[in-house]
Amino acid sequence: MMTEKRKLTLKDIAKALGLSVSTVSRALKAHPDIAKETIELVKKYAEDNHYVPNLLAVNFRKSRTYNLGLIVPEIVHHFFSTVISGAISEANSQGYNILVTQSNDLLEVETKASQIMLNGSVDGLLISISNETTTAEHLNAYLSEGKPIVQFDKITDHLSCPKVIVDDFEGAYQATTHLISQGYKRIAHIRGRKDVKNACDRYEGYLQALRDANLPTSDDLVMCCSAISEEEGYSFTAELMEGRTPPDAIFCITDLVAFGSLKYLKEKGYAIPDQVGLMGFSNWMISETTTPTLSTVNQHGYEMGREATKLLLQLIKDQNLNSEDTTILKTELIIRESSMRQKG
Amino acid sequence: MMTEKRKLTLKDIAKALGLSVSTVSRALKAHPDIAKETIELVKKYAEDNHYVPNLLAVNFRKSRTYNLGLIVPEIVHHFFSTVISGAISEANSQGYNILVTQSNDLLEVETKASQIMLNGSVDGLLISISNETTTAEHLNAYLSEGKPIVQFDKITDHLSCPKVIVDDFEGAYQATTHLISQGYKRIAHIRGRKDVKNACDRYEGYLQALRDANLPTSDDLVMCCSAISEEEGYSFTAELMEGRTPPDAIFCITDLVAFGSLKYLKEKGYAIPDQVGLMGFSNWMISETTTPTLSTVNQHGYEMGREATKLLLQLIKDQNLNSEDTTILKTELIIRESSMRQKG
DNA sequence: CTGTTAGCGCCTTCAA
DNA sequence: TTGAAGGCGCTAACAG
Repeated sequence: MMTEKRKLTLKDIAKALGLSVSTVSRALKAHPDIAKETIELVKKYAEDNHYVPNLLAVNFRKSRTYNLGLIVPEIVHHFFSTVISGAISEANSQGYNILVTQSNDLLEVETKASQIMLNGSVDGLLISISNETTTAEHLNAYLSEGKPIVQFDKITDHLSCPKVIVDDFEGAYQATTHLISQGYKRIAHIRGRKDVKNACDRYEGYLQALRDANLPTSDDLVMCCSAISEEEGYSFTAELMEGRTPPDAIFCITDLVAFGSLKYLKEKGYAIPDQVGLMGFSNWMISETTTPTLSTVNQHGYEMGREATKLLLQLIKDQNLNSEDTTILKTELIIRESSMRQKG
Repeated sequence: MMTEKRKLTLKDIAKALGLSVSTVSRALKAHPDIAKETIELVKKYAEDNHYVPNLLAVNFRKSRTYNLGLIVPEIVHHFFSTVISGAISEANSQGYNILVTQSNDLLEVETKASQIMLNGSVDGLLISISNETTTAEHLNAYLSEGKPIVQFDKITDHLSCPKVIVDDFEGAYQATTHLISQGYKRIAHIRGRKDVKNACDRYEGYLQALRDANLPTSDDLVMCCSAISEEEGYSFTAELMEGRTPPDAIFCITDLVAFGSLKYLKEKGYAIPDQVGLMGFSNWMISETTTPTLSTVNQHGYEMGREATKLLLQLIKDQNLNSEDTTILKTELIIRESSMRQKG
C-alpha cells in the first residue's frame, strides 16, 4: 500500500530524454528559445509521467509562498466568516491560498500569530485587530521589512497600510435616522469600547443623527459594552428601562447585543416595535430568526474580504506601490419588524 | 521608508564571526558537539542582529510545509466554523498553520482545491466532502502518494483514512425518542439526500426510535431535502401539514430546515410545542434565538476539529501508522421550548 | 569541537 | 537552440 515513490524531478526527465535540466525547465515553460519539437517532447514526457513541479523548491527559489495570512478576532462569528469567505474566493482566483487564524481578541495571541505568519509562512497579511490592540509595534516591524499588510473592519491608525472598512458612521447615522422617522423620540445606544474605532464611529453617527433631528442627546441614553455580548445587551437594557426616563428605542452596536436587549424587553412584556423600537448592526443570521425580526445594518462582509484581498495582492505584486488609502464600503439599512412602527 | 534590507543568513553570521556555516547552524540549535562559548557567541550575535531563519529554505530542505489543508463545504455555516476554530487551535498548538478553503458543495471545486493544496502547499488534508462527492478518485491518488488525509463530518467510505464523525444515528435516535417521551405520536422527518451518509444515519436513528417505541413508520412522514435550506423546511412542512393525516411533531435534519419549518407552523397558527413539536440538529446559534427556542442536537464541532487535526498530525509525524479508524463523538441532546410539551 | 563538502529542486545567467 | 555552472539558505554526513 505504501507506494511512496519518489517524485519525478527535472533531472529525471532530463536524464530520460538525454537533455539538460535547464532545457527541460525551459521547455516546460515553452520558452521561445527552445525548439518546438523539444518542447512537445518534454511536455509529453512530463504529462505521461505525471510530473509535478516541487512547490517547495519553486517557492524557495522565488522567495514566495503564494499564501496570504488572515487574522480575525473570532472565527465563529457570522460577519467574520463572511469576510473569510470573500477573502478566500478572491485569493484562490489569483492563485493564492489563505492561511486563517484567530486572536480571540487577545493582543498576545494576535502578536504571536502575526509573527509566525509573517516570519515566512505568508507573502502578506490581512488583519482585523483585536479589541486589546491599541498600538501596532508587532506589525510595524514587518511592514518596514517590506511585508505588505492590509487592515479591515477593526483597524488602527498606528499602522500605515491600506484599510478596508464599512462606513460605520453613515451606517449608524442611517439606522438612527430610520428610528427617528418611525417616531421614536428617546433613542438609546448600547455602544462598544471607547478605544475601538468602529464603536466610536457608530456612536458618532448615532449622535449626529440625533442632533440633525434636534433630538436631545444624553449620557444617560448611552451604555458602553466591553465584551459585546448578549448578556451585556440584556443587562444594559435592564438598566436603561429601569431608569428614571426610559428610552423608546435602542440602537445596539451589534445584532448579538440587540438579541440580549430583545430578550429583556420581551420578558418584561414590552411591545416591539410599538412601545420600544430596536436596531442591531451587522446583519447576522440571527437577525432573521428572532421574533420580531431584527432591523439591522448590513456590512457586506464578503465584499470586504474580496476587496481587502485584492488590495493586498496588488501590494504583493507591485512592491513599490506604497498606498495607505482607506476604502470605505457602503452599508445597507435592513428594515425588519423590530423598528417598523409605521405600518405600510 | 522602503528599508527592505536583505535578511541576515547563516553565511553572514559565519563570516562576521569567522566561523563556518555549519558550525553556526549547529550552534543555533545548541548541538551537543559545539562548545558552550561558541553557542553563546553565535546565539548572542544572532539575537542582537535579529536573525530569523529563512522558513522557505528550511522547509524546502525538510520537504515539509508545516501547513495543513482544511476543506469544508461552506465557511459561512455555524457548525463548520466551529470545526475550523477547533482545527486551528489544535494545529497552532503543534506548530502548524491551517490553510482553509470551501467547496461550495461542488465536486469540481473540491477537486481543484484538494489538488492545489496537496500538490505541495500542505503536509496533510482535513476534509468534509461535498454533497456531490460520491467517489474519491481525486483524493485516493494523493493518499497512495503518502499524503495523509483525515475526513470529518461528511465522509465517504471510498477513501480509507481516519474519520471523525458524530454519532448521527444515536443523536437522531435520542432526538426522536425525546419527542416520543413528550407524547408525540405521528413524528415526521425532513431528511437530507439519500446519497449522503450522515443524512442516512440520522434517518435510520429516527426509524429505529419509532420502531423501538412501536410507533408506525411511514414514507408519508418522510420528506427528502436536497439543498438543506430554510425554504425546503418551509415547503416540506407545508406538504406534511396539508396532507391527509398531518404529523404532530417534526424532526429536521438541520436547525436551518427546522427554522423554515417553524416559520410555516407559526404562520399557520400552530401552537408549538403543544400542537406540533419540533426538533432540529446541529445547535446553530439560531436555535437559541427563535421563538420558541429550538430543541436540537449538539454536534461538538470544536472537538471534532481538534480531534481530526490531532489524528492528521499523528499521521504526519508517524508515516507508517496506517490507521483508518472512525472516531465517533457523542452528541448531546439539547431540549428547548419547541419540544417541551410536558412542562416541569 | 569545527570545517569541508555535497545536495535538496529549480531557475537563470553565461557560454557554446 | 542547447548545455554547463552557480546559487537560493539550510542541513547533515564525513573528515579532521
